[in-house]
Amino acid sequence: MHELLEKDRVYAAVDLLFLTVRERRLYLLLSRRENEPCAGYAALPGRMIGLSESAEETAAVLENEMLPGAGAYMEQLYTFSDVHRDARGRVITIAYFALIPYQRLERLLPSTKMRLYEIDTRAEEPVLTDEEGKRLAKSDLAFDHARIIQTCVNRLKGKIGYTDISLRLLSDDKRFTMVELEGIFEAVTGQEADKSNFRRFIRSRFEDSGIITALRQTEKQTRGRPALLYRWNREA
Amino acid sequence: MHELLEKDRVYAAVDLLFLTVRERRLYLLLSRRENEPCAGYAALPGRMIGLSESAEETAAVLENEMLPGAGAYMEQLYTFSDVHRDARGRVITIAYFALIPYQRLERLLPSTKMRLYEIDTRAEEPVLTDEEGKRLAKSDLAFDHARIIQTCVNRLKGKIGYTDISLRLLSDDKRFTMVELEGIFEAVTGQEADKSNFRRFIRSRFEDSGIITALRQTEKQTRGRPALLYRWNREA
DNA sequence: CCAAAAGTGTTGGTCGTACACCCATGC
DNA sequence: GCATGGGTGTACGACCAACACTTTTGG
Repeated sequence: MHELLEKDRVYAAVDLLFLTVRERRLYLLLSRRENEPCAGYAALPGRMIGLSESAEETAAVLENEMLPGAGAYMEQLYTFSDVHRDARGRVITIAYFALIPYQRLERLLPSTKMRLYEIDTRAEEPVLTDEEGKRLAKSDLAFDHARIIQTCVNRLKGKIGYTDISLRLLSDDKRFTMVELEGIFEAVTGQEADKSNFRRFIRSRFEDSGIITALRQTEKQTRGRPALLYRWNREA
Repeated sequence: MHELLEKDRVYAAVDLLFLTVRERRLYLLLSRRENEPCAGYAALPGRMIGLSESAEETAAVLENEMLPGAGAYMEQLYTFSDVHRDARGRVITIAYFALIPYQRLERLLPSTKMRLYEIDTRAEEPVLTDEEGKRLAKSDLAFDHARIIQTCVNRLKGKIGYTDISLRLLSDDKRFTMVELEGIFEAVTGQEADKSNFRRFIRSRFEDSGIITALRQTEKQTRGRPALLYRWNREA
């Protein structure tokens, strides 16, 4: 089976970048394409836009299809429209990124065909590595997905400093520690931050405006000193 | 005459926001729609994406159709896909903004049907005014174009501080004065800057990195002290 | 009591803001 | 010579990076 596209018209699709952070590393979900074109290549999940749904709605449908119950935070990334980006025909794609806490994603992983790929964000161009530690070349990616991923990482690097996207990746729904949040920044920006400066930065951005609140509780009895907990007062 | 769209497919179009700055004010080019739907409403120029052109190419074709020789700097803004945004059928639009120096636009104005509308960027929501000083209500705009314009102004406000889009609006191709550039910032941000601080800001952004160079020349014999000229060393 | 992890404090430099001041020209 | 518009200088506070330090736990 193989989707047949008419040759004389333009199609519109949505591609999704499911992103998560685990232990100071950024991960992306890709599946192996089973059909031509690009059979065997790693690819972002995609879906044609239906007649009676907006691109945002298509993205939600696609999320539900690929990772039901993910409840990810989504944002439009960019629209890619190169004439020859899809060998099946003329397909324009509106890419969205979907941020999902790893804690939540973990439970959904067994029931999806997609696999986690680590994104090394330190270099100019992001480097993808599969679960066996094997590097994924750009030519192993279907269509123009390498370019889409690069655009996405750049966007995240740019926006993490002045938006709340970092909070959307926090594991627990309400409580978190500064070290966790720092790990998310580190994963996205690809460089480690100074503890003290990081806390000051977060406080001035989020605590002063009431977005997060310091709690009087500590948790996570591991080895060292227990970490203070913060609460994210999410509105939306 | 009236374009007929099939009911069972999704179309993709490009809408363009031609923007310019004249005397510390931001202006947008709109035309009056002659056909249904939204006949008589003010609208952004738009065009369906052809089979063998990318959205960027469609934008270039549209530019050439509406303002031949404009040579504007273009950038993708956002993609709008609400199901009912166009009464003719299902049309998704990829919006681009096109920045054009007023000096160049002036010569092209007589041969276009589009009209200049001032955008007051001081309020939360931009306020449009036509050449007679009459305010354009949001309901006077076709389709979802009010929303598109608002998105564009917000984007420009955000990007003017850390990109070179301000330079793309400078009148002469090579030389400019600080006062001119300051006027562009004022038009876009909607608030006036301190002269001294503005110069420092521009120097640290553009002069230190070699993007602009201070010349030893002065020009513009008007009334007061003649202004120093700078040169924009554009690469692309 | 030592290592490990979390959290705090200090300091020097840079940057943004507000404001006052000086310069070159036309009339 | 004075109004006009262009350009400069300074001073203060806020903020940022780097680094050293203290606190609280487990073993």
